[in-house]
Amino acid sequence: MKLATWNVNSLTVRLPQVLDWLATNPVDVLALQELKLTDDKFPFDALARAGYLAQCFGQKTYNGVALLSRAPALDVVRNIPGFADDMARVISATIDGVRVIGAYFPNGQEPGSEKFDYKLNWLKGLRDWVREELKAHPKLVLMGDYNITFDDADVWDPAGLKDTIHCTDEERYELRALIALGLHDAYRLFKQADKSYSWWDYRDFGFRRNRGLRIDHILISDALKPMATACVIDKTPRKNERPSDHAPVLLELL
DNA sequence: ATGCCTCAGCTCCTGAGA
Repeated sequence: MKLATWNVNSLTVRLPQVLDWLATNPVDVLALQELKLTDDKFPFDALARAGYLAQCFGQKTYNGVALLSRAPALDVVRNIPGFADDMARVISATIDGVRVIGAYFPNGQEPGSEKFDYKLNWLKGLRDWVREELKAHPKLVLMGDYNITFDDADVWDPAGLKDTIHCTDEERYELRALIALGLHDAYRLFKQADKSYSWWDYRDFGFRRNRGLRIDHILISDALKPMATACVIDKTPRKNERPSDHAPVLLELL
């Protein structure tokens, strides 16, 4: 079974690239973030022609997430039960016996800001919910755009970006607290090249200079850990004309 | 350097992203 996550930064703009990518990488599940479109504009037909069913949770202008799958998605849930939120950030479903959660974590903008407080509250809400989900679904994947780096290895300039957004102790504490529920950073289960990132700023030739962050993650539960055989970041789409600023992350399970 | 790109929208500037 192959799963992937990709923040596409507008599905309207990126749909051709998503279809190309799926043709080359026929994963079983693809979680998308930052659709930036409403459900009525979601390209169900084009994806169906490519062999994918889709569950979407759209929103105008910002946010919006979806789960694409070859097999039917069961027990679909939108956002975090028990956490009131007017933004479309989370969609989950059971696919091929695996509970899959696709999420677009809040950006947080700047430490100390209102948006930062919202991010920390959101993270707490997610954690309280995922704790219960894990009890009900031992085989669980939580993947998406986390907007948090684990540590310096995920940051192109750790000294210069110390304590800035995505790199603060508060955010990293919440990420470790998620891990402590019984999850694993699938990417670090395998040998990876140094300076591996999943996002590069559009500005200042960020990608060309590999000035990036690893903020897109796939966390897998204890029960799935022994089944993981590979986890990679695919930088290929970042080389496209008009790319998303994020690259897809792929997980292979036995 | 409160900028640099990119995207959406009550679109020719602004807010947000990260």
